[in-house]
Amino acid sequence: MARYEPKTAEPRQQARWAAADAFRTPTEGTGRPKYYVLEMFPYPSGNIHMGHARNYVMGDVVARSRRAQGFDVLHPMGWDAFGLPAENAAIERGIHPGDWTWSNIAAMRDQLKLLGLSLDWSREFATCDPAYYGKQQAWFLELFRRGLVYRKDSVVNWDPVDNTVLANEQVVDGRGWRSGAVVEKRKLNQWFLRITDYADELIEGLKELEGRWPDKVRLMQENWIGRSKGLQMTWAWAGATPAAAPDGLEIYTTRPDTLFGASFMGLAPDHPVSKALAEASPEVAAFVAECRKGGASQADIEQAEKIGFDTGLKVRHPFTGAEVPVWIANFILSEYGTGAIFGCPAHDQRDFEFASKYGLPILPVVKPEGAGDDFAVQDEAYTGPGSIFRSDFLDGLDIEAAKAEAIRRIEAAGQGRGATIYRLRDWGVSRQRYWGCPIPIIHCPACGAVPADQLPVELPKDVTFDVPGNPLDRHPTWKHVKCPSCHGDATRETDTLDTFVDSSWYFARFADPTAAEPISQAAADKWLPVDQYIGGVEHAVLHLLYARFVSRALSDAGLMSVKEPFAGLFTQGMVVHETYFDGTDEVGRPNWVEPADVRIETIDGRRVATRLSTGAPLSIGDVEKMSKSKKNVVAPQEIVDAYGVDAGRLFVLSDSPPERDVQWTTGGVEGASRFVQRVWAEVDGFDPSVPGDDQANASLVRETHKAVKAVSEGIDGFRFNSAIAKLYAFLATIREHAAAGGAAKREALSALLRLIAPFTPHVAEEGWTRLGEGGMILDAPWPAYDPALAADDEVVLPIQINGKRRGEIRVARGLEPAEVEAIVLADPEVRGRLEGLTVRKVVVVKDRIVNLVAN
RNA sequence: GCGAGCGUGGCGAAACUGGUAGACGCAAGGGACUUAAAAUCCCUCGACUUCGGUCAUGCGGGUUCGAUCCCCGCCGCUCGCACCA
Repeated sequence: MARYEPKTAEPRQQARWAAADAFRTPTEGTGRPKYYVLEMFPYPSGNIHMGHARNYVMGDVVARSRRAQGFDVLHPMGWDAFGLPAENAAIERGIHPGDWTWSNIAAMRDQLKLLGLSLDWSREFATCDPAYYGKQQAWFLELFRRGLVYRKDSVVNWDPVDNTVLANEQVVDGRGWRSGAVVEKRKLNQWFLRITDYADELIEGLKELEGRWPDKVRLMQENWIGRSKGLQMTWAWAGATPAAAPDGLEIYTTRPDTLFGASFMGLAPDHPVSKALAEASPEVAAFVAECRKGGASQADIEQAEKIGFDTGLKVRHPFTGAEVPVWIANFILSEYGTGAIFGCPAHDQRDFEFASKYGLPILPVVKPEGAGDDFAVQDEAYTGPGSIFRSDFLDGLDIEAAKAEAIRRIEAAGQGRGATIYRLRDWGVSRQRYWGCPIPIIHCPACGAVPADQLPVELPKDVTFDVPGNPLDRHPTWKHVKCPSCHGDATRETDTLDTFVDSSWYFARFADPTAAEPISQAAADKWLPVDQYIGGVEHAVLHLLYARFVSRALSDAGLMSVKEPFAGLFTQGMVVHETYFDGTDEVGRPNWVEPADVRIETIDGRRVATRLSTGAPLSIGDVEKMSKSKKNVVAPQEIVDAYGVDAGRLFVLSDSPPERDVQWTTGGVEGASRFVQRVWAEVDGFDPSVPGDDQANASLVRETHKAVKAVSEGIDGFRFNSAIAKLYAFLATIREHAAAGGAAKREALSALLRLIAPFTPHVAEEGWTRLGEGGMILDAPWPAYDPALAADDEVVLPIQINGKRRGEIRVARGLEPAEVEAIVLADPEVRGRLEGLTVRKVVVVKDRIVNLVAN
């Protein structure tokens, strides 16, 4: 009997699939239902790591099992190819970002192909290809015409050394991540997409996704959008009226029920009134400057003490007519609401701290149930439920009723209105970068911002990175064009689009990557939405929210017709690995050692690591996400060489539930490899001429149906680890049925191969051929099971006495509780156990358990 | 601080709706085969035990005939948001 050789078998099967063009998406008139499975496409960094591999293998399991179940499957792959690393490579190594990117794509494509994924490579594209980004420019302009794209000044993180804008993630402790320069806040004219127009829809749409998206992701999006309902109102000035707010002071609150508890007004330091006061008064200016100090990092904000400055201004309370002082306070955000609040210290913790510090009145107006009219807040604000008191016409109402009544009164008086506001800001898409999609706008001194008339607006290739800043901006000719409208001299926009724009619609382009229009209506109608989307939870908000927004915006623009692009979402866990290090360097950083150079032994029950190359003893570090810096990376190629890709595919899914991280271990992948070998050995050793024993055959048939049921349910429910455990157990069962043979055994092996095919497609194909089945297992239908055969005729019921297991009894499945009770009570062993006791109650759960309560 | 999730053997984990806790894998120990090793196969593997059992799913309570699962209160870890009025 020959050992299974993945090294020869895997390339052989991959060549067969390629020769048959087996993964090309079926197109016209097959009459089968469609299924679109997509994994978040990769950034072409140059290498596929096991984390990528796990992600794509999950998708492949879904794609292959759906295909077998009779779906037409779309399973494409592409490249999220614009972005900063390419420019950094250009700066560091003098390579053009495009050359760097395309060579990485070529390398990664080769690595991906090792994995034996059922991908339709004919649909592959990269976002840095003008054929793709030109279409993106087309829909961008359509949104521009529809008013969903606009320009405004906005404050950005500016790196004065690299002369560029940095994303928030690129600012570390207030310094640029590359230059180390202290980041400045600078106002720049930037392009924005009006995502806030869709805030409500984006929240409402989340409801439809219940059950098919993780609750966690839906909640994160909801919190990110941050809708709150409240009252926006204007307080009239009492006395002096500042020129910056002649009509009064506009504030926003979600607690209009506590208006009678107002004891001060708070302005953000950036509020127009604060700014005007600062210009007039050095004292105010000094205070505002103080507020801005240290405000950069989040830890600072958390620690910052509340400080305030009494402006001397006063406003008049809308209900009581009392004068309320106006303060500038550091804890008020200028970007949220109107940048001004009314302070109710009794019922807001921040206001409470502020009022306590500055001796402002603390006036309780909500009392908890049971409290009297002398209710007072002591150490902290009271934010719980209760009824309103000391509030005139609101007295006795609960909080919600009081909110409604207060809003009604303010609206009736023409002093404000109920308002819904959002935490979500419009999406700033301008990047002062070369390696991105050019924003297809031409600036004309006469006509303003005009859509480019020739698409695609291509990136010029002749650029240099020897000086900091945006190469597009200093290119000698590229930006100088004629205005498409008046034909006068004009200049191109030199900003490029945020790469999140590129990934916000690629799934729709896959429906027909060659379409003349950005999205082929016919193809998109057929394939969208994506039935199963799979990717890391790190994209829970940004990418997944942007894609939902763009789908809506493009639908409203008539460019596609699916508003909710991802019907199902699965967020998978990472591949992590133990770390090893050989002492530390002079500043105490570990000297990391690659796993390939490490041998692990168990000595006296302890795991001991030794460095293979030097024989030096090593320290074992934490289990962490695979990363180059910690050197705990395992390349797919190593696994393919050592165990074959099937073993690797199986292991990354077998050891943990897919949503959780999986720890890569050599022992684990060896176990998976052993399973692959056993599968082959069992199939290879099958002799169809041996009929087998009737009883064993009948039992094996039942076991086969049980296994088909369990594995099918495991795959459909995304419980791949459990499905694989059942497969291991099923193989063991087949081996235990050594007396079985003939059709029963053939059926068992056939089912086994078809069930493992999504996970380990190569050995499945090899086995399929060895079994003598015709064609490819790829085209074989998913095994069906008979529910009657998937359950045993008899069940073993545990017998509990007072909740403790005291025996068991074998009865026919489906036997009625009354009959079970009679059998149990007549059982001699049970009677012995019950000696001297009186049975008070008998609980029988059909086919499950018997519990006797006795004393 | 707010929100969410998770705590089960030496380790990764099962137990899908309250019904035999620990499937499956790894590690470990023992054995068979072998001149030997590798590979393979078989057995053992939560703790304690007077071998009848008893105790065990982070800790303390509760509901229930019965709780890993439901409820209340703690402790710990992970993730997200973070002065959002």
